[in-house]
Amino acid sequence: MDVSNILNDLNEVQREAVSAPDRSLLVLAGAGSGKTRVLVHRISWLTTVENVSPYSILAVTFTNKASAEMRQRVEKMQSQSMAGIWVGTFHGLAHRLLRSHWQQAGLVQSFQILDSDDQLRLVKRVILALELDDTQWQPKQVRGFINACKDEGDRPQHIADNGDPVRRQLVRIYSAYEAACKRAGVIDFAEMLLRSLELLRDNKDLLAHYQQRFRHILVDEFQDTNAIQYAWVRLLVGKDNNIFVVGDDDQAIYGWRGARVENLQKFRKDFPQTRIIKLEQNYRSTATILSAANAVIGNNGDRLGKRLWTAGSDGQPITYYQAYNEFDEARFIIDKIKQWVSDGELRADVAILYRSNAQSRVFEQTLNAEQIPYRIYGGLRYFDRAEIKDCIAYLRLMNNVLDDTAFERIVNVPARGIGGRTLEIVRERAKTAEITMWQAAEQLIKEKALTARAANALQSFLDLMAEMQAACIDVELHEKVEHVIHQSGLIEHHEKDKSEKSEQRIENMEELVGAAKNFTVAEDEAQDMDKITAFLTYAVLESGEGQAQEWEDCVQMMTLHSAKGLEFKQVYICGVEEGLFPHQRSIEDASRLEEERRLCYVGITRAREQLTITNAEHRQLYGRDTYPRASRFISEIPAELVADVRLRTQVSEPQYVSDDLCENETGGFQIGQRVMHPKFGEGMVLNFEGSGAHARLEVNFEFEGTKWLVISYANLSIL
DNA sequence: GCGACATTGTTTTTT
DNA sequence: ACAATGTCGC
Repeated sequence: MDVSNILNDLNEVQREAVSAPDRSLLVLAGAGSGKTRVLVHRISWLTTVENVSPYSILAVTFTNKASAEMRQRVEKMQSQSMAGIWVGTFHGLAHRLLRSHWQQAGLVQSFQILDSDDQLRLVKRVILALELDDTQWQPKQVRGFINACKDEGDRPQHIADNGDPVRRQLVRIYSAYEAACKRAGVIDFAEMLLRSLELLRDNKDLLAHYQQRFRHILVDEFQDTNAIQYAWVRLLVGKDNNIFVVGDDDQAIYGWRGARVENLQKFRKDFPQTRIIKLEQNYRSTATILSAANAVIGNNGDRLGKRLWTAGSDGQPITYYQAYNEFDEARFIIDKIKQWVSDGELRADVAILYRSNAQSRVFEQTLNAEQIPYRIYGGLRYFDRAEIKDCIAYLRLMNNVLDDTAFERIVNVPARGIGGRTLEIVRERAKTAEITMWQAAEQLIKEKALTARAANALQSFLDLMAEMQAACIDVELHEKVEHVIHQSGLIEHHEKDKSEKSEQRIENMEELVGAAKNFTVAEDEAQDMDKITAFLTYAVLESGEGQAQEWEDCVQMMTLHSAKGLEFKQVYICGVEEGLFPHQRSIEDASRLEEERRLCYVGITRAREQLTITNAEHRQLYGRDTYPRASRFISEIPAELVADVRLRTQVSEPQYVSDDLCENETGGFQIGQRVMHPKFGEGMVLNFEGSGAHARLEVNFEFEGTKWLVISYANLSIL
């Protein structure tokens, strides 16, 4: 057996991980330490050296992108066929189990998946159907509650309200939502995971079957697993199987959506014989960048403990620039990028990272003005576009007329005279008779319980759906789509309004025909689904790339979160200010603050050659002026690693600063100055008004917001 | 049923 | 500030 190509290009520690005989292995893989490589080589090792059949391997990731990459790299490395191996996302795999065993899972065969937008609409309808006020019971919050329950594995009947009326009501809505999902034959994302966990847990024979099959389970990004995903893995591993998990507690940045870093610790406890291997050698960044990353993350407590190192050189110091405001910040960064490009480097090697999406605007404007091509990650994805979702809703309703979410979405799109009043009556009937909208519509028409006009409009909609169903029997998938976009009137609907947007929308819809034409069902899934179901699932589960523009050498812009897993020669982290990064909403809470710090660590470790950090002294946020302080993260980077660039570019701070006025009339207070108030604490002078005894100052206090104070009364001291 | 105004929220994102 | 909803009047 030629083992050399599996172990050759690995370092000592990686080799140890790849070839470990242990049943339970935890690989703590620091940023840029070759974690995917270890996973891929491990799979190769299992199949070629240990003669494990690919059929008994299960490899789980979080994103479709990661699983596609893993599959690709495994196949590339492998001489033998990898047929039979399960590589996929938690949701993808859970979905597969549910399709195969829909009956045991208590589902209908044609069940469909609600994305979070569909889910929100449904939650809202349920709230209204219970005759609750949707301003008091905000759909988004209720959805959050439901998802949080499901992420913890709690069904409505399990939740104790402890006499709390709010909680009781929430559980009631949760319960009604579940009933609505059941009637419509749909499940949401969290339900997929929970339902598949329950499926395995409650069907011993099924569990035994899969436990026997998946002798080797590998999990990527383990720090991102939630309670259900952890339980799912644990259940499948059982007593006898082999488990290999890779994760990095320092890169756990998704706590806010249910991920539990503690699962790494829990794993150690639940599998006491676990061997822990730390990958600490970094192949990505310069020593300077790694020192900064280590220093910053060192401020977090409760780490499993890792220290990145490199055999490479120090490289350039970290650049730090404190800008006057966000425009100056953008100007500075873009000047540097221009320099970089004129040195013959690629724009695609440059990334601008920010904490929140709103920050991209100034950069976009400046880049546009400079005619520098850029690409923003994380925009609206193809299958998330409204016009595409409309088409999909038609397809879904044709597939299953009971699908209320689909029904509600398109019953009057394009407008066909079915107004709010009519729908209200239909909803009312659906609610009281505990049936779906479709069934309610049929009943009401039959009973002549509607005005002639409403009944006609509704009937013609039902007829239209029936016609479309008839036209689509035994027809290729792409022809179905073709039928839908034309027969439904969606194309005409958009043709009527002659804006550029609607042209784009029509193009998008026509693209859907192409997407359907190219769509193929994976071999091993074909037995569980017909093609249309597979396509509809694909549309929800893999909604495509955001902003997939034609490839060009572009500057990359994205949030720090979406930068995870990527790397760039040149990285700019901007807006590194208290209140923005760390975000205001995370500042108060120690554990959320630590998550922000990990996010900072993630950002720093994206850089291969050079890292630049900027902040602004003045920034407009939500239409208000703010004067944030530099982020604590900046001071956590050792000063000797940083070159502080204080040369300002031309933009100067607002014209209203006329120094002489400030000096003379404000008793020594200057705009921009930090002051201390005995009651309100620290703040910054924003503005002034009047003179003498009546002179007033506007001060932005850290915790109290902006206030106008009369100087002669307010006991302000200059800091 | 559609267009004009008001109201509202505004971290991060995948599935 | 601003975009994205929701409400109201025709």
